[in-house]
Amino acid sequence: MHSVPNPRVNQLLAMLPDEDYRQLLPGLELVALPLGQIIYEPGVQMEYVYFPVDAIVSLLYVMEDGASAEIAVVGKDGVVGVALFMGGETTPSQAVVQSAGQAYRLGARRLKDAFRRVGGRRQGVLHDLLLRYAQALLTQMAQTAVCNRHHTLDQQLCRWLLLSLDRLPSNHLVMTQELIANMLGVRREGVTEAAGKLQRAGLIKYHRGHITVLDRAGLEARSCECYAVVKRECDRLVLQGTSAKRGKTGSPTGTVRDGAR
Amino acid sequence: MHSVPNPRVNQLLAMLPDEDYRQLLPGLELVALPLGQIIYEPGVQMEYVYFPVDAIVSLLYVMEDGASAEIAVVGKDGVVGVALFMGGETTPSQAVVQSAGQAYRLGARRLKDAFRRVGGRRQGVLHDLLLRYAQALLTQMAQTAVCNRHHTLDQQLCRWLLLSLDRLPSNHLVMTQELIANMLGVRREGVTEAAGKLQRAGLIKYHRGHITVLDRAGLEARSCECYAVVKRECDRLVLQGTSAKRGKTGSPTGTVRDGAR
DNA sequence: CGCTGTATGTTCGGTGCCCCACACTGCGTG
DNA sequence: CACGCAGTGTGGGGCACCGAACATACAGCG
Repeated sequence: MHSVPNPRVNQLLAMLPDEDYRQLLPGLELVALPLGQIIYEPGVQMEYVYFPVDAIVSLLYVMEDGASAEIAVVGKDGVVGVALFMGGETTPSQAVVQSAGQAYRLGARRLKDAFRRVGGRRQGVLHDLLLRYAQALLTQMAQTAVCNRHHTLDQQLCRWLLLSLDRLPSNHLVMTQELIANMLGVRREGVTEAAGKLQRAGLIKYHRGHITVLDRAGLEARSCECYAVVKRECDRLVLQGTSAKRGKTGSPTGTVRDGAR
Repeated sequence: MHSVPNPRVNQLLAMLPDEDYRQLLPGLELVALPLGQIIYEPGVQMEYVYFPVDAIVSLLYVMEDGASAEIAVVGKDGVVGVALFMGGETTPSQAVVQSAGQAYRLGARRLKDAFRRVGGRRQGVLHDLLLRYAQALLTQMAQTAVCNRHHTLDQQLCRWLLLSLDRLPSNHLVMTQELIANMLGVRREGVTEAAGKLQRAGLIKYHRGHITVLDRAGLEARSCECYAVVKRECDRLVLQGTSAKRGKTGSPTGTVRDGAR
């Protein structure tokens, strides 16, 4: 249960060449991230970046009137706290643990040193990797904006479940409908209805805060194109380095459907 | 009319120390950006980055069914083509000239060289500046997502007008309601109605594709908090370097109202 | 075993925006 | 000057989601 996981379960750490990884290793510290923990608050200086292993962290903006909306989600595919190496130090948004788990954290000082280190044989591999991840995050936020504008709650719920699923080790997530509603920025009742449809269709099964995904392909078919776009871009930017494509949209890369509508 | 503008009207170029600026100067090329010109297409390798002088460029995502939504707007405050230095080379979104004007462009190769150049006396000023701008863009996208989720078309129109206004030299913009609708991802009729309200309230005056803002403060009062957040964050990140604040939300910096609701 | 709180299900009126259709009006052009 | 069209105004019907209130059911705990 509480065994020590390999830091390189995190995809960013996994992508580092051994040499760069070994330089980082002494600074990495395993921490538990319980559900609901706030990793950073808007406007407050961050002390660490977090490389999740099996936890999921939501970046969300809380408005003056208390309403909230998720703008991106980070799991083993990325790192929480990009503002530290982007140079802003803080953001107007908040980071909250959406699914409990573990992460490796790295002190701000150590991160920045490693980020800026250009010397040595290798030419800022970590630097480039983190920037590509930041671009993936940019894409995710953009797509969230589009999705919020144009797509139905049903579609958005599918997208959200898939994004979460991709970042978890199993097909089971611990998550009440109330929490999902907060993330999506909708009413709880709306989620109840949308989730009910999915359950009746046999795609998921849920019970008092536990959701099990039964038919992943079915979710993909019901989801909007947003999930596919984000997934493809994440894979391209983080897992494959750059590989710029020529020609509109290029060919799909992920495990995602393309023709479905 | 077509005189040669100072590149340093662009705020990013203006923030560079003289030495860094002079190194960039030979590569800068003045180009006209006519309304509607597409600066880059989704998935296609970019050749240049653009530093707008008085043009405004919209980053927007066009969906499979042709519907679109603006995810950020770039003017003299920034640069079009962050994917070039972020390392992704391409993005799933499109960049379109929303308001005609001029920009200085810089070849991809030269930009990347300057971005990576760490040697010399100065330590990557351009590098840090561009990354801080990228974070500002991140914030703008996040806020667009929030705004799309929670705010009315009336509020969003105000936000949009203000964002455009900040990037223009006068209080007059050339823009049909049809175009605005495309940017906001809503129906043209919706914009007609919202704009009508603003005109009846005496905040703006418009006629056949020409909009004049009469009461800027009034727009700010009717807008949602999203405009203020984006504005403050842009100023903080680009104009002031970092200056991390401690404590929630910090003190407002921009020219924006804070108490209004 | 009953109490209590959390999680989920259901209903109803209201509203913001969509879709569709059409009417009006300046302005430029032949 | 008539025509055409781009830009704008208006209306009806519909749908998705909101807000609020309430019903049910399961889980843990004393």
